[in-house]
Amino acid sequence: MPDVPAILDRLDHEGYRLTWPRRTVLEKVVSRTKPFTSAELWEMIQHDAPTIGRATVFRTLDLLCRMGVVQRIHRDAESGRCHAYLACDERHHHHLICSNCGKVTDFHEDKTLDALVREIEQHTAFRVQGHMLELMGLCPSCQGGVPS
Amino acid sequence: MPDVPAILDRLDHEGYRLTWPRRTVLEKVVSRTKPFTSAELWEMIQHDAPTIGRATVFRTLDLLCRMGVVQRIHRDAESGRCHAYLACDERHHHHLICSNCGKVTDFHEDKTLDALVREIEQHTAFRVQGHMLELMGLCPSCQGGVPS
DNA sequence: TCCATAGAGATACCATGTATCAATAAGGTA
DNA sequence: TACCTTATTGATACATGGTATCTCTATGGA
Repeated sequence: MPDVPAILDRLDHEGYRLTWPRRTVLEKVVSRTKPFTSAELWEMIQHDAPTIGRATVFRTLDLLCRMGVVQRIHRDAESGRCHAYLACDERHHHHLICSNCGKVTDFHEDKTLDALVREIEQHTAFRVQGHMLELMGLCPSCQGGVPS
Repeated sequence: MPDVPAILDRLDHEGYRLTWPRRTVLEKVVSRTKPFTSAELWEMIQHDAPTIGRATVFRTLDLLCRMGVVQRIHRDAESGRCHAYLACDERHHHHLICSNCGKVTDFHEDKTLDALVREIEQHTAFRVQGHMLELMGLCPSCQGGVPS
């Protein structure tokens, strides 16, 4: 749950102007706790602040991605639609996305992931520089009825 | 390295017609050992078989994805461009992509990955159903000069 | 050889971004 | 407070990647 004033402060410190469209888009973005597409965001903006242009929405989204306030996530890997966005806290971490309700949980299993990367480096002789890991599953409240 | 006749057999068994455009696209696809974009493939096709339509290329690509002969991969996670394709063998596995030359190596570190998934399940109470993991790095031959 | 129909090419369309450009408004300064 | 520089805006056009539709062709079974 990122907080708006802190982000505005950062923008200010980095020389960005604190404009009304930016504040508005930022507020909409952080108010969403689940992944959203650019189209969904644009629809919200059009409804609540119809004078803001589409390009501005994309520009702000891009800015927030570069600042680490928003991450692009990859879902529906097998279909055409691929991008969604998600407001999240800074620093590197991964997402676990509920395939039923969309709830997102972060995780940081760094030790096991590092072990995995080291194993892969040994087996392949690659030098691993980065990775992308996303998990899909059922959150606790969506598991009812299917005990197994 | 998937082999064309075997894939054609599978298509045939599954009731698909073995048409010349399909064969042609399939051959082009499996002849590439590195990730390629739809635009690159379309360019190759236009050059070598200019009567094949763009829609057919996408349709065939989609069919091959559904059959598991081709996978969509996600690179340049932080930029707009996201999709590329890669001909690869069946069954679930992951890719390690050289960020310098594009060389792709598969890996199957299933045990460690399973351990990671189990840890995550314990910590988050999610039930994990699927995952997407891609690694970027330098292949052995692109590591020269940067010892560290 | 014939025939039903899956698949083809052409074309228009859609979705997601990006580039361009003149007009506007932040926010530092006099 | 008024002024000025320039980052940012909205509008518009464009680029890219993929899909829908529609008519015609040609695959492959009878």
